[in-house]
Amino acid sequence: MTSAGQMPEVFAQRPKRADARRNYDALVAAARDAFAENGAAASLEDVARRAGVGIGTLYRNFPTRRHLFEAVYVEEVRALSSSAADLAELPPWDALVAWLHRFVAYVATKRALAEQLLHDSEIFTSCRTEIYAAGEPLMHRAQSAGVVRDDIGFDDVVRLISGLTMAQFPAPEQRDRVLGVALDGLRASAR
Amino acid sequence: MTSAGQMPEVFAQRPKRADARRNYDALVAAARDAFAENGAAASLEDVARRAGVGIGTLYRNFPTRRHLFEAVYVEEVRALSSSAADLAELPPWDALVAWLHRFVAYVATKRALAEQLLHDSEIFTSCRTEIYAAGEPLMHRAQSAGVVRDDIGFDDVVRLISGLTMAQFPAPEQRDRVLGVALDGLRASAR
DNA sequence: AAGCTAGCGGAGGGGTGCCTCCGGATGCAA
DNA sequence: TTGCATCCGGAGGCACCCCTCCGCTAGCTT
Repeated sequence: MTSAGQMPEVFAQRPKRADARRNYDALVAAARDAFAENGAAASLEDVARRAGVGIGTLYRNFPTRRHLFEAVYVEEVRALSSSAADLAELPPWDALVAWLHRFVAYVATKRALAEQLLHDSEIFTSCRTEIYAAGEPLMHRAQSAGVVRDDIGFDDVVRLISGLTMAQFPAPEQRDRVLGVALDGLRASAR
Repeated sequence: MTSAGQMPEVFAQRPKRADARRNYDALVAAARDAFAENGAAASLEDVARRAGVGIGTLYRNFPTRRHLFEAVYVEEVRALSSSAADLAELPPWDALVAWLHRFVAYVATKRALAEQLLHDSEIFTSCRTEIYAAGEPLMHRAQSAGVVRDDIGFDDVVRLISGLTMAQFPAPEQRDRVLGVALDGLRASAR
């Protein structure tokens, strides 16, 4: 749903003047890095510094730390959900697995972010909707094809898989192996 | 292994005078609560306040925030690992499952804590050893009995399961259902 | 080209938490 | 009971971060 259209207008809008837009984008990018590096408590002054922008500019665009969170988060979600489109022609099981792999890669960096938004955020809710809209059809297709057990919902899958991303894996191969075990649990043939 | 013996002496030792020991224990308890409530960034002054103790006392016992982390963490680990003993007479699969359930309950509260200790901590390493010593035999027993697939290690299981605990579950039943799916992935019958 | 206005930067006041330091209190041994 | 070594508490200096405010800069329009 909603290709690249509009998100709910709850959060800061991208400004119109060229320089302002440049700064806005630089801030979001800097914030993404800073949060990934130092967690959600990263200093906003540091974010402004990374973006090569005055602290005042940061606060004009994002009056609140949360506004920044949301801007970063929304951008990530959009990238993920729009990536479900090009999986349509794969076989059901493979499509689901491929998307879940992307999902894992996506959530891995967003730990701290999600933690902050979990509570009482409209943005978070609507992003979850967007992700579900992208992934749930893949899951249902796989269930209809009889390759995924149907005593569970997409919600269960999201939690099972997203948990994986929280753990720190020393080597990506191990992450994939563990993901494989989890996926075996999903298969209709299991049990 | 090691009933209630000694941990490596890396961290603060319990003091000897009666009042001092009282304060030490109050501080660890207060820290556990504060960290659970406000995350790992909880104010140390707040911890001291909860413990009914001066800030100076806190710093005398735990020169560093990390020392406090470790003290809390070690206590939790010890409780978990010693709980593996009374599962010995259950059938292999049931014993493993039961212990993993405890494991989930245990890690659930320790998110923020573990995050801090993940990097370069000797304590963390030795705690991991202790947990493995408790859980790995259960796993091997189940593998020998042919009820758990043997193309994976205990390490994989820990990560699969501990990931689950990071996600926030609205209802405990869902957590159990998802845990069930993960466990199905472990079964030798799967695939 | 010129003017208007959106946008910029960063100084600075306020607040909070970290940690040290030392005079006073108190458990414990004799 | 007495004396001393241990331990206590919290004031205070320091560092860092938050956020506002306003004089200046520079896009955009005509």
